[in-house]
Amino acid sequence: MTKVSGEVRAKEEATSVNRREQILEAAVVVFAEHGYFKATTAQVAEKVGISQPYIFKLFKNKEELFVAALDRAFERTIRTFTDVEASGDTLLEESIRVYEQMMETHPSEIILQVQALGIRDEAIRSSMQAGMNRVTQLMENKFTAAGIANPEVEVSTFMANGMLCHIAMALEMPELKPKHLK
Amino acid sequence: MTKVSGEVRAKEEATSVNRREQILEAAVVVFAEHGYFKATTAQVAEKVGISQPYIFKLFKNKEELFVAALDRAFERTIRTFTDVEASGDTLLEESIRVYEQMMETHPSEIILQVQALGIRDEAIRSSMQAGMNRVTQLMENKFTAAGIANPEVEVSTFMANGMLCHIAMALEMPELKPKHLK
DNA sequence: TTAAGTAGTGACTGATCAATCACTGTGGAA
DNA sequence: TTCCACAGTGATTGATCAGTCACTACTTAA
Repeated sequence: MTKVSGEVRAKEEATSVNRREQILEAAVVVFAEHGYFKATTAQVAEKVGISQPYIFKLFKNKEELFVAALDRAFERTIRTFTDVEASGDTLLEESIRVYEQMMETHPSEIILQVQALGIRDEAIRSSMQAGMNRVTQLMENKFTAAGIANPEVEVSTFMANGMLCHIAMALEMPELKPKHLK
Repeated sequence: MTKVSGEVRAKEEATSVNRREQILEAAVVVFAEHGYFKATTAQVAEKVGISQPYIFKLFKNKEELFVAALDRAFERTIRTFTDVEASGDTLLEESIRVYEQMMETHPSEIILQVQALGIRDEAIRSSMQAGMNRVTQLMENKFTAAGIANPEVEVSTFMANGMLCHIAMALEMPELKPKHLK
């Protein structure tokens, strides 16, 4: 009856911590695909292979589930940029490289961030603000440490192009992607 | 009973064309404030001072209403930039100026565009794609006509900063606004 | 005066879903 | 052997809303 269409991966010990992780992984994908309001907790549950009510044993409500998924996306973003080791004259291009890599390996998490831009919900907006702040701060620290001139301006431009890139992806408009100078 | 809180303006002749306009004006604000899915057609109706069912006499459904509101936002954007007359060395700053002006005078239309970025709905996405394309094309034409070097790159940067600015507004993060070089 | 178009409404419904509740099954520890 | 914590589910519901329907009231033109 139920399609069991896109269920996920192999057996791990069924602790609630694992379940939480599995649910989050599924939630990122489902939310990215359908959007926060159209996505249902039943779709997430089906993807994990559990019942819909069980989600509410591990997350207070749908909003909290989304926020957790969004935080996850930002955590990866932060980790990705943190891991870049490069000197002043390669830091920017290296950062762009790992970012583009992340777009390919984890597109749903990018989409999720774009979704969150438009959602008028206090908890979600707070999480989004925190995420954007963390990324900006991190890059400013890295740019500064690498001795790049005008780090504020450079980071701002980096963020602007990054967001345009996100948008190009969400809208499926590759022609919108930033035209890297040179 | 009903609050009649934010009803709108004075009597015009009650033709359906006027009503359409009034509904769109209200819709832009209501959608911007609550988001596409949380906003209700009843809220839009209340703001106009008509009954909820009447909206469906003038718009096929909620989606069509949103698309019409979004198109309206893009029309103003296009008009705003079209009206800029400036030479090669002032075109960019002048464009930024009118854009910032529009952010102050019509914030809801900016917010609406940000909302639309994340909505997974074919009609809305198409409208969004068309809008972004029109703006990009227009600016490329203007930059080229003004004899600006590397118009593609310049427009891309302009769009990137513009979108970051939109985002800063939607997230209420003024500190995120582009740091204009110089 | 009537007929027809236009502007508009009150009352309702069908569908959807987040969230709750009351429950089952199971593996260990005491 | 019992008891209890943990993992999990089926059934249901309460609220919300887009959209429909059957209707009223006004105006104009023949």
